[in-house]
Amino acid sequence: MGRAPCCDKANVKKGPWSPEEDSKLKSYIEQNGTGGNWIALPQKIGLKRCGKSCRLRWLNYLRPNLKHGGFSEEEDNIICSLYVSIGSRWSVIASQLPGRTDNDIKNYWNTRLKKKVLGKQRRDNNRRAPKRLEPAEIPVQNAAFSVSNVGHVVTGGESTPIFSGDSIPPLLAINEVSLMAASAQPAPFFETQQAPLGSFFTELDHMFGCSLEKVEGMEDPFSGFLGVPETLNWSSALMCPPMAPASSTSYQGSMLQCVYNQGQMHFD
DNA sequence: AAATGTACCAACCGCTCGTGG
DNA sequence: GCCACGAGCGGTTGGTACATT
Repeated sequence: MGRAPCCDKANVKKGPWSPEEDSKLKSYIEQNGTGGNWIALPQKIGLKRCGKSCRLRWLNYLRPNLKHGGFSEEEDNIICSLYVSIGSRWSVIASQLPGRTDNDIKNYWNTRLKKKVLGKQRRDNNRRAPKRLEPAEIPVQNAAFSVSNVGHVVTGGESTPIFSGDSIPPLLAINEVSLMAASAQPAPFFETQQAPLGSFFTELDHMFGCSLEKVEGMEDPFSGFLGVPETLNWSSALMCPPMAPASSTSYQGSMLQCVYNQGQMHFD
């Protein structure tokens, strides 16, 4: 059976929009609004387009106050900061950047920022990080803290809010998380894959083959990275060892060397 | 100058979520 | 509570421009 298509695919035009189509759509919406029904809109104005396509065209190209052109350094920083804390929630990120669309940001991230951020990893393929373990494989007894429900970091039994979905600060959670002192409290970290910080740790997983937390007062290995202010201090504590080395093993990440030694991960 | 590779971006696809009947 | 439908979202694709060999 499957899902019913949103429009008659055989009778709708695909591909690039012509100036005439743009003009029809723009003038209609400017005068009448969408009427809350994109699906019916193309027929109303005599366009042989899928309603979804009309919506996308309007949101990403025709609506007023859109920015076109390159991203500023400030925008880079905001995107990177939000990405590491909330992941690929492009619509949320777009809401923090007036004039930019989720599609803009997604494209920009996929084609430029991701490489900028992860590119250094490629320089050192000789000493790749160990394979990332599936949650079920990861021994949790050494976990130092857990990220529990959305918007909170739990350290030892205390829950500290990072942010809620509708009040995301522009440069955010990284600072907050740094305040979360390591706790010796065992915690099942990977219960928390859906937490806002999940993709941040996922990125780190890919880079280092381990998960990290920050502790104040230590040298900042991420200085200048991701637009993180240089005053931030990151560290090293091990969350979930990617494997269980007998005594000491070193991992080469994209920007720094990690040394695992007797249950603790340290950066050189 | 031609061939090939890379970067960029518009648009599409299919899924999930919210809402109204 | 269930179902159908539209809106919204994130992932992916394909075309084009530009860079490199």
